[in-house]
Amino acid sequence: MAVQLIKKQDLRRSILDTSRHMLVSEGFNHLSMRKIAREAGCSATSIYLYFRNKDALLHALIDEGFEMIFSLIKGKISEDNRPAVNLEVLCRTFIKFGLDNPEYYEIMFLLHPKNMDRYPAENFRRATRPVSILADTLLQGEKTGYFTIQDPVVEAHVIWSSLHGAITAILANRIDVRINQQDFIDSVVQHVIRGLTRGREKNGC
Amino acid sequence: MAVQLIKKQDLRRSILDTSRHMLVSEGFNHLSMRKIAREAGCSATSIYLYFRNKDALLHALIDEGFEMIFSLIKGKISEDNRPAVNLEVLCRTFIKFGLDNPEYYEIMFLLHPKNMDRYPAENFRRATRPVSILADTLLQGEKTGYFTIQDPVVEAHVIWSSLHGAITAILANRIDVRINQQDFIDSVVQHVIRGLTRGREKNGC
DNA sequence: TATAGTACTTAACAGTGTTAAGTACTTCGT
DNA sequence: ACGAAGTACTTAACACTGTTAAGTACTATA
Repeated sequence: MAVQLIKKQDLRRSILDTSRHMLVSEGFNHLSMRKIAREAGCSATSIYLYFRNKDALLHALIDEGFEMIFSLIKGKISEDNRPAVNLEVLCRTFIKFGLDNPEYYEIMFLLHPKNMDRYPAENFRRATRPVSILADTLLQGEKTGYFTIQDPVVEAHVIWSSLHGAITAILANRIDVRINQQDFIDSVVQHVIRGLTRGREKNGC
Repeated sequence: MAVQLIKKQDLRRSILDTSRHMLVSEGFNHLSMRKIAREAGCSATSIYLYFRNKDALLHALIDEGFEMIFSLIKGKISEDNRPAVNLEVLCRTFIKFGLDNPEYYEIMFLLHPKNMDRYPAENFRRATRPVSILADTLLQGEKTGYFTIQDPVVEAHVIWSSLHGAITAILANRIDVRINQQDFIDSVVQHVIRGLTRGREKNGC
């Protein structure tokens, strides 16, 4: 009985591992239940024993992605840093995550939610942790006088969406070929920071 | 013969009209060749007489979208306006277009190009006109001393991608429910403009 | 009137997600 | 020890998808 349960979870894990591997190596739109099954060594319908449907399997992968980005961020920001430093680290970490993990980024942020099952509420809360950390950072910067902010939550979403736009533009190859990618990224980050520190940097006043 | 040619183009137009209508009313991912054919009154394979494949048909619709947004922009900006006015108009027009035409926006900016046939070079040039106009506006603002810009082309892409991020965030319902949509949009636009006018507005210097 | 070309259709292929039904096998209660 | 129940899986099937090959009327031309 105990052995059975372990074996059961073995197939589940195998399906998840295969899916993750295939997602990264072949891309989201080559991810099919039958292909996963073939690779995982079971029939396509067996997947449904462990995941309600394809979306549920995808949600599990999306979860992994959010766990990745959360631990990346957590490992890089620090209460000891000045808010402006944490802000820049947040921006660059997010961008780097997107560019390093385009397939994860796609399922996490590019899949049209309208076409998918609703992302479970509990997972959703986890998914929004990074933007909460960003809002906290902004609030702290505002309190300590580094930033000029009206509403940290709104501002955090503005910044987050701006970074998202930059990442997708790069991933989709929509940046003019004349533009150096690093220059573009630096410009985006600079733009974000400028928007918060207006009139606060040394300008001879 | 002349009559035939007209009739021929009639079916092509009917397919295109049906596709556009179905795209807007049912969404991109409910757009199938068989459904279009059924609605247009022909067989699915007849579509292939006028469009190389589904992507080519989609490209035609995407083209329409870029024509729409281009004429929207052209109708709203003016050489007589101050660059800052044109900039804000550009931003708000683009955002409004995205929110008013989510299905067009999806096929124009959200479809992963990797999964599609290459967008024809000539069309691509037309598609990039809005961002060129934006770059021109920035350059003009820089020349006349309104903006502080390093590279107008880079800056235009930064702004464009930032707006894109904002639009997709709204369309994908990724904006926190506590945030008022108009507040968010205003914040985004303000953020864009701030990034260009740093140290130039009246600040008591 | 036969030929060539136009404008279309039907049938089929290979793939998709998903469900219903069936099959071994294992464990449990009597 | 034996039938019942439950587990872990599979096969077959449905209703779709984009796309191609082959076939069918019809029409204009030589």
